[in-house]
Order: sequence, then C-alpha cells, then structure tokens
Amino acid sequence: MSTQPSNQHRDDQNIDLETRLTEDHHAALKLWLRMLSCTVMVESEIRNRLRSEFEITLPRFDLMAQLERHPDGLRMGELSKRMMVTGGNVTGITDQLEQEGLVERVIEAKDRRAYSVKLTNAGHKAFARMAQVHEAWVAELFSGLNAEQKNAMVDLLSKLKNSLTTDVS
Amino acid sequence: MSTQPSNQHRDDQNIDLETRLTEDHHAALKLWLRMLSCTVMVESEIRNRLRSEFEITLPRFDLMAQLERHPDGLRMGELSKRMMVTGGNVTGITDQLEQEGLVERVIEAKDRRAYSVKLTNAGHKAFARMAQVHEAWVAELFSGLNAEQKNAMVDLLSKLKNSLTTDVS
DNA sequence: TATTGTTATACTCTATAACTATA
DNA sequence: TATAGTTATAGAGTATAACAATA
Repeated sequence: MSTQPSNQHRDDQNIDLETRLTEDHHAALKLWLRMLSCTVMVESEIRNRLRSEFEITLPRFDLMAQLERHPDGLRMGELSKRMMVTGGNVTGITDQLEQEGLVERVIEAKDRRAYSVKLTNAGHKAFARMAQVHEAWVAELFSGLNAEQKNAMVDLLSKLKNSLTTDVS
Repeated sequence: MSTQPSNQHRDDQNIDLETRLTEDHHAALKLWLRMLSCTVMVESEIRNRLRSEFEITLPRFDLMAQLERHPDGLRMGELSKRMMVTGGNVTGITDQLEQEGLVERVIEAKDRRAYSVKLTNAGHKAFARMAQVHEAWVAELFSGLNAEQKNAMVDLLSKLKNSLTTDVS
C-alpha cells in the first residue's frame, strides 16, 4: 500500500475525502428529512386539535404563549422577532386576538410610536386552559421516547440551534 | 420515613407520581419547542435559498424529490399521501410543474381514471442540479453536529416517527 | 433621517366539498 | 356504488413595499 507512487497516494486521499464528504452530506440530508417529517406530523396534529378543541390557530396560540412568558408585555417588533415572522403579520394576528378580547395594546409612555401588547385577564384564563391541554397532547405525542431519550434529544437540538443562530445570522 | 401511616405514605406516592408526570410533560414540551424552532429556522433558510437560487418553492421541490425516488412514476393519490397534503393541492402543484415542463402526466392503461406522474428529462436535469446544491446547504446547516451526533439524532427521530405512525393513525 | 407600527397587495399553500369520468 | 382525480371556493399565513406618526 505504502509502495504506491505519491500521485496515486494523493488520489486515494482525495477519494477518501470525497467519500467522507458525501457520506456526511447524506447523513445530514437523512437527518433533515426525518426531522422535517416528524415535525410536520406533530405540528399538524397539534394544529388540528387546537382548531377543533379551541378554535384557535397555531400562530395565535404562539403569540399568546410569548405574552404568557412576558407578563410586562412585548412590543410588536419583539413579537415579530420571537415568532420569526414579519411585522405585518404580527399586526394581523394581534388585531384578531384584540377583537376577541384576549390581548390588549398598551401605549408606551416613553415612546409613543410603540405599543406593549399584553394578555388581558380573559386572555390569561383562556391561555391557561389551553396550555394545560396542549402540554398533555405534546407529552402524549412524544411518549414514544423515554425521559433519557428526550433529554438526549434536547441536548442535540440545543447544540444545533446554537450553531444555527451563531453561524447563519 | 417508613414509620408514617399508610395514608400519608399513599399521598407521598401520589405526589411523586404527579411530580414525575409534570416533569415528563415539561420535558416533552421543552423538546417540542426546541425541535419546532430548529425546524422552522432550517426550513425558512432552505425555502429562501430555493426561491432566490432556483425560483422554486418547497412543496414543488418536494414533489419532484418524491418522483426522483420513484422513476416509474407515482399516482396523484400516492403523492398526496407521501406529501401529507390533500388531493386538490397535489393537482395544483402538478399543474404548475407540468406547465414548466418538469413533470408529465401519463395515463395508466389499466385504470383510465388514474395518472402516473413522472419527471420529464428536463425535470430530471433540473432536479439533479437543485438536489446537489440543496444537499450541500443541508450539510452546511447541520454542520454544528458531528457524524456521531447526527446518527444519534436520526435514531431518536426514527423511534419518535415510528411511535407517531403506530399510535396516532 | 431613522424607527415603530400599520396598511394594502399579492402569492402560496391548505382544506373542503361538489363534480366528472371510470371502475 | 365506490374510486381517482379535478375544480371551485374560501381561509390562513406569509412577504414586500409604501405609508403615517414619532423619535
């Protein structure tokens, strides 16, 4: 093996490199396709249940969840960032929730261009009720993994998320 | 501890059970939220790149990917199942791809109600070009995980997917 | 001038239900 | 009658760009 001319040797190395690269590409693709299909399955199940049980859509639920975590309210721009959606959409979703009395816009004293969006009392109550059921659904859908496996996956996803937010942006 | 009356003891067990249940629910929710946000980040990045580089949408790309894997063609109903989308949508997406000459409907001799949808030669070429770049993007986006971690995650997702398709349907 | 948020518009995907043609 | 696929419709979410009000 080591008796081959260095040219050939270099070729071998290149071939190995290529092979490894291709294998890695395939592994990444396989991972992505599996992740996507799992996410789509869980997401559409939850979407359907939210609609049939509570007549609410996922983005609306998501906006309320964001506000639940921030009792002091969030600005439109902050909601936009957190929901990974452009401003116009947040306006639309907020409008709907405001009409239903679940959310309110409070003018900020310091910057009168900006609003602070908060859950109303009714919004808090409605969300608490939904969140509990929602959490049980999620637990049910992920019951195929035991505690250890769930933790392992959270760790892997955290690593991935970290690399995504560090590199890409 | 073991000197407590059995009533109290039973209470303790219940509390433990509840605690464990709540912990599990939280773990599942945490996992789901992390998985969702990772998927959304990767998906929107790929969606944007596909649009700006190739002027194609994700569902259209997905349909072509399905056909690439099945050179003999797929019926509309099969595409619908695989893409997890209703029939009307498949008709629409197929129409567009057919207009662009990337896909063709071939009437089935045996059952003249049904079509077999196939990639055209142009479709094959176009897809091959896109798939190569797409795979490189995915590899790049998942480069935060090493080979071992990717494999571990594929395994966990396979387990999850399996439990989802077994239990839920 | 820059920023916050809204409005107007258009596009894609989606589901549902009524429909046509064939089995 | 049942099935394969299409059509028509309506709705949600999305992005973009022009706009108003405030900083």
